[in-house]
Amino acid sequence: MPELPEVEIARRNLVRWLDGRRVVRAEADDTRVFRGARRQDFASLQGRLESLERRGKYLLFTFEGGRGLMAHLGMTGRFLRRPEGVPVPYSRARFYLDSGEVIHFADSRLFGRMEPCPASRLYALDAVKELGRDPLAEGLTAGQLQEALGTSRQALKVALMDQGRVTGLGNIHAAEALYRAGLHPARAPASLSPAEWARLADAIHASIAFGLEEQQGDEPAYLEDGAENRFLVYGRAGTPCARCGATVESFTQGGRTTHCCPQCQPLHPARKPPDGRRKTAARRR
DNA sequence: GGATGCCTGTGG
DNA sequence: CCACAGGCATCC
Repeated sequence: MPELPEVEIARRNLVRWLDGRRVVRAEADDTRVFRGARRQDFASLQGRLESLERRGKYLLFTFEGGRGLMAHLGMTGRFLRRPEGVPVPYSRARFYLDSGEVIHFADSRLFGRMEPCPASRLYALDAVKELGRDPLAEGLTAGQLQEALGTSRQALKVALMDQGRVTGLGNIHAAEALYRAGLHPARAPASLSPAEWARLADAIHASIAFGLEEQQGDEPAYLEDGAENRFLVYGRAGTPCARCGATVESFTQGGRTTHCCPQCQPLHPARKPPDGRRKTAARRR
């Protein structure tokens, strides 16, 4: 389920865990995670980590000797550090460190993906080379955002989640950014004003910053049960919007559930600020 | 554009 | 029990 902030936290954790250490053994189980890739090459990922970059939701490892690894967490993937001998549920691949620790790639649903390849070819992988701008790694101005999304004929939220336009936003942070920007998820991208593009760019950075703050720490929090919902609209259908009190709606877009406040995110922006209360077609599930 | 499949876990 | 889950690919 991880989106850009969660993957970025995973990256920072991995960099810290591997700093000054060496991978003495790497092993990967025979699972769908490797798809068509050469799973046996995973074992050659040894020694020092030279760099670990993130593009969108992809992690790109470079180990000494020019060995590379592309990793994607899918919905339920995560990297965990444990002392050797501690069993990890759904561990699919492991790095054994000279410190006696083990870094596991655990993934219950197997939607995650790994592909070992020469480090020089990481950015040439199909999945990676087609990614759009990364708001955190590369920056994202209002103009760049408009350039990336403005030509889309999809609904605004669907376009935001198109990794080939802007990369890193998933269902939650797309919804959160649109709420922060006061833009309805079903708006047509071509209809946005310059001021709206600017608000959306700011909102994307704010949502990512919030996510980074929330997800800090060695143990990924996004899969823990019992965690309270800290998002502004995501998962809040049927409850009052914190800003205006209107009932948060949910509906389906592109096969995913979208949440928004019909009052704060008008589908048809008023020319002047609305002064009465409007009728909202709240759809609840 | 939309629907479906991939997997397993969890919550209503 | 069923519906749904923060992703992605593939099909029409």
